[in-house]
Amino acid sequence: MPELPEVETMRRGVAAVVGATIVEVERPVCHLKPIAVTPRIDVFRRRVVGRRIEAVDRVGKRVSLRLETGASIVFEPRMTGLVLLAEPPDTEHLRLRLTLDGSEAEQLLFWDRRGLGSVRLAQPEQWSDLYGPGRLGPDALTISLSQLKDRLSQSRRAIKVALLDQRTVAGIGNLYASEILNVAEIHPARPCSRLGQSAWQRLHEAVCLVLEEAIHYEGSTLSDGTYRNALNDPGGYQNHHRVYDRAGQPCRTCGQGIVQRIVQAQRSTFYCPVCQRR
DNA sequence: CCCCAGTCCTGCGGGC
DNA sequence: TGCCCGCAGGACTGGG
Repeated sequence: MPELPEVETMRRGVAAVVGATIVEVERPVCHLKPIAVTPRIDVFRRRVVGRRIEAVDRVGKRVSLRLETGASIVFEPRMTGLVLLAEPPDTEHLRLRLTLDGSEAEQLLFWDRRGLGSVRLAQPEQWSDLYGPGRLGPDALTISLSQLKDRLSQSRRAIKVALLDQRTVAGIGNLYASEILNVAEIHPARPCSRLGQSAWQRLHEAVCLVLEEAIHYEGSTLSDGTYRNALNDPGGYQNHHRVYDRAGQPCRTCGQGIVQRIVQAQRSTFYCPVCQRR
């Protein structure tokens, strides 16, 4: 579930470790199937122990720690992963611990209930293949209207499905795609090629507005309670969702329509039939 | 190019 | 009450 707003909130919380040195890397005892760590943990450890953290960045839906060597530790939370400085929600799903020296935080943890997430030490020469333009489009927070339109307007895919493609624009996932299209008043099944100029403008504005609003509220913690910021506090944006997970309830944009749930590309889409016309 | 189904994985909630 | 099944969906892959 962590999408751009949640990962950006994690990044901000974890930024306190800039300047710290990694003194130990360990996989805590965990009886679940281990998550993917690349390269092998002993190689990983040898390459990062003793190194200083120069920067904490967000790369789409990933958090990256740039080391003094130029390599980066990239945390990919996928559905249920968390990057934490505080105590984790529980210890049985704790997947990786970096012990630190020289920062207020003594450790940085990767916790993941479902274990679909991963941790990778990426070398500079691998960066482009892993996170370059072939894999990730412009970041959703800073993409321009013309970039957004140029990348999508020829496509006959449904706009909701296209927004989920990280090669088109990076950072939008299933939850925020529904929210963005509701604010933009665009039907999620509308083919990209059938959007007019004003729709592109509304879409671009809605991308920025919804994501910034969600960052302001520190992301969405859904009913399963999984998502937490770096200090293990829940987000607040779930209380402001206009349509997501609100099927049968009134649309918060127009107050008239009843939110509908449909399935697109095997994923739930929520929309308002009154303000999002086909 | 695009689409779809399957894969990974765990926990939760609905139905019987 | 307890068990099974379906579902949640991010990234990726293989087949059409």
